[in-house]
Amino acid sequence: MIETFAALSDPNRLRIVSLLREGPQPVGTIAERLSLNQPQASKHLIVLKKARLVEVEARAQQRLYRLDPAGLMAVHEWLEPYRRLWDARFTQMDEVIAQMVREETQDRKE
Amino acid sequence: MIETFAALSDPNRLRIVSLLREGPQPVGTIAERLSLNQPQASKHLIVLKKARLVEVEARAQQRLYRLDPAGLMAVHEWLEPYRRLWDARFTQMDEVIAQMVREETQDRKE
DNA sequence: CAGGAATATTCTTTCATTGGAATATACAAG
DNA sequence: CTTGTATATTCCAATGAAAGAATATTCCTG
Repeated sequence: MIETFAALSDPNRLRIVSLLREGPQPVGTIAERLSLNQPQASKHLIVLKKARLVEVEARAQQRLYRLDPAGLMAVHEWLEPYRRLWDARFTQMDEVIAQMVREETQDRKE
Repeated sequence: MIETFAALSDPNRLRIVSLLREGPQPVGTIAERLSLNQPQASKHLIVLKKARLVEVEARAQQRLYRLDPAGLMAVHEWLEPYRRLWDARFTQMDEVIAQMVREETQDRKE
């Protein structure tokens, strides 16, 4: 998880991830569109790959990078226990549970 | 966004955020429970506060830190454009759209 | 198998981050 | 207004990440 967040905490890597929403791209295109030197692009992509945020497909001497759901899903799942902090659905659920507790308490008195 | 991910890319800060799921805690307790020196705990908490991942309430000489929904919600929203990569609901929606496109094409032929 | 194209790796320098130790600040109690 | 408690701040050393330049690797083409 730390590796994932670390990968996402660099401006250029965040731009790469965002760019790849358009679809798979070779390293050269990524470098060009983001005004990066080719070695920097390669290095950033490798960091993203280790974090499972991108995956790569070899096409001849090209490397086609695309988004990898695994890393992004990991972020989603990490967020899960915190979702109740802002998600209205959990507030409703909490109320339902509170009501059940009240009813349970009521049962005991009877 | 980068500040948020950077804040979450440190092991001890991640442990602090996780610990605060139990509820608000003063700095001393956080430091003790995570075996951190008090200054380190303070420093990490300040980083988390700048990223709006925690908020603080002063109670006498104590500082009560709690989770701040803002930073976590920011992560949730950043994730939004990527959700279709793994969320089955988007797959269904994509199918519905594909069907609509097919029907539209059909209309043109008639 | 020589040449060229696309990408990866290595090396170096620079800059930011982390932890530890010491110290400073804020506040409550007496 | 002094003391004790809780937290923040500063300084320093060590570690790690990022960019740039140069070079190496891989693979297609002829």
